[in-house]
Amino acid sequence: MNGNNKVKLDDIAKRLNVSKVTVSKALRDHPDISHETILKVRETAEKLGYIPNFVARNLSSNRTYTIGLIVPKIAHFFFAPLIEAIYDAAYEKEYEIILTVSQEDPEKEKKHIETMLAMRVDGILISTTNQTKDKAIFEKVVKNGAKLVFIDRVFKNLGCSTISFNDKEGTYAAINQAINCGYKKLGFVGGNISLHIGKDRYAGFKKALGDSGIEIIKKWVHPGDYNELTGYDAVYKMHKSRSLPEFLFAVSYPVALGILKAAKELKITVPGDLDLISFGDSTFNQNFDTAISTVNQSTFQLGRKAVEVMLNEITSTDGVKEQHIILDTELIIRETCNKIKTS
Amino acid sequence: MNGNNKVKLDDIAKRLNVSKVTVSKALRDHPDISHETILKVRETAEKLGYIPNFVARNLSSNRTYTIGLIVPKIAHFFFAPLIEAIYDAAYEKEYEIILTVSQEDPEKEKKHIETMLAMRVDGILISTTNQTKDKAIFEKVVKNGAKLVFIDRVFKNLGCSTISFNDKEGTYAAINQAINCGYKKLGFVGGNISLHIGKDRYAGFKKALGDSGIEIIKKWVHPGDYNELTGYDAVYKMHKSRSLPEFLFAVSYPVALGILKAAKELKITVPGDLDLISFGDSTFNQNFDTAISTVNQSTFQLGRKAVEVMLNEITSTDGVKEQHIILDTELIIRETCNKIKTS
DNA sequence: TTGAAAGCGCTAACAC
DNA sequence: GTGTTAGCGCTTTCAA
Repeated sequence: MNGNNKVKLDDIAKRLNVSKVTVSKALRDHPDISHETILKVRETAEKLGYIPNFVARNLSSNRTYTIGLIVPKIAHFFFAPLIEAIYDAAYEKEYEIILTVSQEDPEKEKKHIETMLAMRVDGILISTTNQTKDKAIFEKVVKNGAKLVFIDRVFKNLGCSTISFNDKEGTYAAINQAINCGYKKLGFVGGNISLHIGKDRYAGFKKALGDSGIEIIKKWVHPGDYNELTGYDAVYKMHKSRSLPEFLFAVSYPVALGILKAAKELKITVPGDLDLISFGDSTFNQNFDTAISTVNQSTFQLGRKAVEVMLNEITSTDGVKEQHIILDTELIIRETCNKIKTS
Repeated sequence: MNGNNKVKLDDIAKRLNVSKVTVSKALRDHPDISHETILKVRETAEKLGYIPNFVARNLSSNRTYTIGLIVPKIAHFFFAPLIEAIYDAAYEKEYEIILTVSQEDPEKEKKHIETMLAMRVDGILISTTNQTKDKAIFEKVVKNGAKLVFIDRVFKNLGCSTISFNDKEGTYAAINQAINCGYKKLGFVGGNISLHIGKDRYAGFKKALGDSGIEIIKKWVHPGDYNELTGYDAVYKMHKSRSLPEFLFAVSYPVALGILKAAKELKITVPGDLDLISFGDSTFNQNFDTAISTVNQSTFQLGRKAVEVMLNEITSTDGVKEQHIILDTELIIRETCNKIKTS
């Protein structure tokens, strides 16, 4: 009884004195088959506890109804809800998601892509590591007939669709808010330029200062990673050299958390001594005593759109042109950086 | 160029004037094949950009090296790191994880199980919804030859292995801590009894009070869900009836968050007016101004163990006996419930 | 409306 | 060490 009594199409067919082709079609509601037969087939399939073999089905139909998803991290304020949004959207369309984590390691990322190709996913949704340089692997995906769509962390010049946020404009709005609060000493923490999101957010910072005629002071600009440590270290560094700005823009929510942590340890009050806005939000944010003001990204929207674009590419018979979709962000003012000077 | 030039075993075989069986074996480092041939095969496989077809491989070998994972939620303080731990452990063993979310919906859960069976996963790791009642589907899994292992939210009487935490003892320790702080008015919030984790945590609460001769007061016991709303509502309810206890045990971390949120709104200070310990931790916890003391569960350990047990069942040729593994929890005292009375 | 034949790309078993 | 044969369970023609 432990396992190998698997029912197959033929078993159902024999019971009903029809061919397995009929059964196969009936189970898939093929228009060929009469309603009556469909019902009979369904019934005995149910009775025998038939479970289709997708492996065999996929092999002969050369389709898997499966989308690969590669992210740098799972337990993460941004990626966790994004993953969930993608799962929900795919579920509605009856596609399976094959999720995989790169752990910010380009080698792993490459291996995962190859595995997914071997699994014959119909397409791959990817948010790259922050170190990914080798683009050859991405070309391989397309060459092998799978669709490739970049999300959030994006490469725009590979002929693939991309979906991302308006990083520059979002940051611009945040910095303007800070300027309107009367700050002249502004800093920027986190983000490397090898990723669009880092480059664009910094561009927004630069533009906002430029437009207000404020100079960028190097000692207040601390590029780096997108993690907590980056924020933490930056504050310690500036504190040590006794050169804290009035305001810091955190390139990501974890960076903001790191800033907060260091500030707490160094008895720097936020927003009193040091004010703060961060790109990216977390549901946990509202539980803090002083909730950070943030540039909000809708992971829900991104997830939906990602699946939509992917399915569009998968199902369209003639080649679709690549799309580059930019999602809006929203500046949410909470308990930091909220004192506008009305002068 | 868009896709259908896929290289297969035969293509490599022809180039080298060998049979495709040789190539197949060479690619899998089969001991049959000479080292020299293996090298040659590898080289031309690489050159031709060969990508194996796992679908075909799985069909003919009747194995997928794939483990299904079903959880109620992804973006969740407990499940997100657990999922990541499972992915990491599986990656090391060269197994793929097929993740799926039930969203606490038993119907979805059932559908996912059937899909996974159809995908011919080698086994399924599951943390059930908090509503799951119908056990027939679990029997179906075993009947179909897949292994089934329960994690955290567990059914113990189905002949399947389970891995869970010592919920009762963990709670017992927490309540004792509260009693040692001198509290006599103790409450319990969240958790339903249809889940072991709810039942067992409440049992720990009950036992600790019993052992100290303290009575359980009904108005301070608020069973329910494991989410934020449960904690939030409980506090509001007790506040309204002007009957707040001195101490509350939150059955989960989100419940604690809900308690905190309500307290903040009602100007009840924690831990001053109302003290608190929660089961389950979050990395965010340390970022709070008053970090909650918690009964800590190692999702890392659970994830590792889950994969270990599963692989053991999958790979053992003769049937393995079910195991019921209980993982230790750890009481971590932070900034709540930390004033022990030394009388 | 139904079915027979062929084959998806690979691996297992056995022969050479 | 290598190759031949058969077949995994299903779907896709195409003929009836």
